[in-house]
Amino acid sequence: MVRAPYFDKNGLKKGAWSQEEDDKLRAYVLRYGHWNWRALPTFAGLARCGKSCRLRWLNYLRPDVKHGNYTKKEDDLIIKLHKQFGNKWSRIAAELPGRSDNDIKNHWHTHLKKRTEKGQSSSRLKETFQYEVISENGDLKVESFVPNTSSYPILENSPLSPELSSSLTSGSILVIVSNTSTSSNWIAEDSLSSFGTFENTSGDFWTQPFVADQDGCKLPTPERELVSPYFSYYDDNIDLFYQLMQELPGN
DNA sequence: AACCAGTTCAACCGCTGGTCG
DNA sequence: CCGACCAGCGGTTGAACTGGT
Repeated sequence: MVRAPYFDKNGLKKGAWSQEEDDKLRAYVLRYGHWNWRALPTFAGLARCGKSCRLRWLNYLRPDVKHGNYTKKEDDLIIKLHKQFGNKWSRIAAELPGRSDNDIKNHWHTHLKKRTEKGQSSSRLKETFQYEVISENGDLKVESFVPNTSSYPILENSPLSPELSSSLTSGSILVIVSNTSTSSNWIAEDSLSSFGTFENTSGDFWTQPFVADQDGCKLPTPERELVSPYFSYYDDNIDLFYQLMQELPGN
């Protein structure tokens, strides 16, 4: 996913870094530090410009740098800081140890920006919900629903569980779930599309906790308890859908 | 299987501000 | 004060990857 290596007219190498180059740069900086980025490549035996070396070190080779697997807490913090500072990525990165400004910038544009642009759809559900069901013969039916437990969170892009999908009346489509207290309907689009695509999603989604990542990064119990209930975990959300289905007409 | 469009992210580029002679 | 040099920052690019048809 990177540019192919090539040499520019000055004989400087550009594009993707090789393992050998990484090793040279890492070894040099760890041993001597980056006293002068411009001069560093010459001393480190690299055919790169200092700028490129600096970027590679800061974004990739630094010992404490983390990649991917952003936690919910980090996402929320980035969103909050972006509201506060705008596109000041280095300022935002300063609040997230181990994250480079470039990484945060990419993460913002590929994940978080869309999330915030979807409106404040992460706002909590109130106590009453409304949904529309289109039956096989095309009839539209509007129903209300009051969950046993108030304020369940639903995350964006949460595919519905197999249990929920299968418990729908054959041929019927759940179109909208709206918050009748605030007149906002906010599950609509994502949930609808999720209905159609659920079969294609991996079963891992339902068995893997949201906080789990490849590094086995799981929040310890005390920290989990501090997380806002409105940014809860998928397994919590499933309960709401189970309950929704229990209370749908015909069940 | 092949193609296409959308997504992701490492790396590049140009600009800005700080420092020094 | 001014110009040169440098590090750092943020926007953009482009190739690999992914998912849909």
